[in-house]
Amino acid sequence: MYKQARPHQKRRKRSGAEVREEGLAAARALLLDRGPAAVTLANVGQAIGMSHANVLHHFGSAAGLQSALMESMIRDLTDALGNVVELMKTDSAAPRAVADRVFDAFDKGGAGPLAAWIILSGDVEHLEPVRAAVRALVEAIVGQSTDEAAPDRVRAAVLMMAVSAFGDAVIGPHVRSMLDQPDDAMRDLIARILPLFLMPAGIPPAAP
Amino acid sequence: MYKQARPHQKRRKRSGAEVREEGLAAARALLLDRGPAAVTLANVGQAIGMSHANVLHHFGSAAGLQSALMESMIRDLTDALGNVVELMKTDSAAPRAVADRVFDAFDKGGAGPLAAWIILSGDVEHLEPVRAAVRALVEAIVGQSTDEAAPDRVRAAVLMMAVSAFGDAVIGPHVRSMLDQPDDAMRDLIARILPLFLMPAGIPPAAP
DNA sequence: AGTTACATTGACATCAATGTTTATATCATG
DNA sequence: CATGATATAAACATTGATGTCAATGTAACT
Repeated sequence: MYKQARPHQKRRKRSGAEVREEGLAAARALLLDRGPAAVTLANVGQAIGMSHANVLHHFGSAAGLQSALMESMIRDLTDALGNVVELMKTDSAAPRAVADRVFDAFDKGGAGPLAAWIILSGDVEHLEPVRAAVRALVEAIVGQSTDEAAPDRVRAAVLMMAVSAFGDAVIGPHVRSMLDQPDDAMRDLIARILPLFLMPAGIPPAAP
Repeated sequence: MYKQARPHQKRRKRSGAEVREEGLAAARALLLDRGPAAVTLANVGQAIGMSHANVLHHFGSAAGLQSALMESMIRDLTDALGNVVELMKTDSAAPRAVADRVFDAFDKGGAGPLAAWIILSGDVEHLEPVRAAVRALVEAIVGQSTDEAAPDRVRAAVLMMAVSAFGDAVIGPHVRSMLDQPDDAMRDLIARILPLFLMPAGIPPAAP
């Protein structure tokens, strides 16, 4: 039925956990460098020096690989947002420091493009862990405030930060280039706007 | 060499322009409903009732179809931004009206997901027409202002609006859901922040 | 009506990605 | 050292997307 395979030689054996780890790192690099279409079993296998059949063996299926990649990168994002919560528990949480960490959470590790990929492909269930992370962030900022009526404005502030940081990570470089703005323009703006949300008076309502 | 094809029946003939138009509309719907991977010759052909070979004939190649789709949708985006410029030329350009039109430019027609697709796939040259559009928007807003030193702050304001509107179009619905915010939360915030950019004093600098 | 231009299709070819099967290599453990 | 578990790879099969080709239908124009 099948031809007899000829003997293989000098192949090193990695544990399943190692393969998954290396495979996910390679898949992430492929996603960020060459786009979602480049995240294939064969490409990942070539990147870490093994056959695509073996990658398949360790991830179960191509969808399993993609799903594991999304999970892994979303975990990095929620971890990074958790770090912002830690920062908020210190005494001096300067607005720029908060903005920087939120923006880094979407920039570093490619969380911005990842989230865009998840949404475009329709696998939005992978975004679910982010819900708890942003809510924890709200709680942390509210905890820092002495203002009773703060929660409403804090939720708005977190919405603003998250949407801006995501947008900046994906389309920011292009729009900043179009407008001759420096690399940290969005971070700077958010850092300057943030205190306005947290003032008891809040931002002035829209004029009618 | 090839089998003799049996006679075809009752097929209606559309002009090349018509096919391209219908094909692009179908491709857009596929992109927005089912993601970039669903934009295939066969899917587009089925959607408009013709063979994939004919779709190929009218668009030259699969890449040609995708390229035409990007061009078409980017043109809609720049047209929509042009409408904002027109609005700015009227006497009363309320901040909320400006924000609404910019956000609609990214929401309607799916420009947000489209831009994300373009960036993820690396075909950023298709974003080029947007450069002129955002710069025209800057000029229009500067023209409305009597403030001499306005241009710097206006560019920052347009950056803020564009990045926010893009982010809101793509990830906005999900983040708003996580934070129990209404559908127009981002538009409202931007509309309220916008006047701060245009005041001669500008937004307070970040605290050290 | 005849001709011409081109829209349209079915059949075929090709390629890339996925998945299956079978066999072999490597390692840990007794 | 034998043995079991499993990591690994080659070969094969399958599917979907793209592209080519030859032939035919359709409409406009003379």
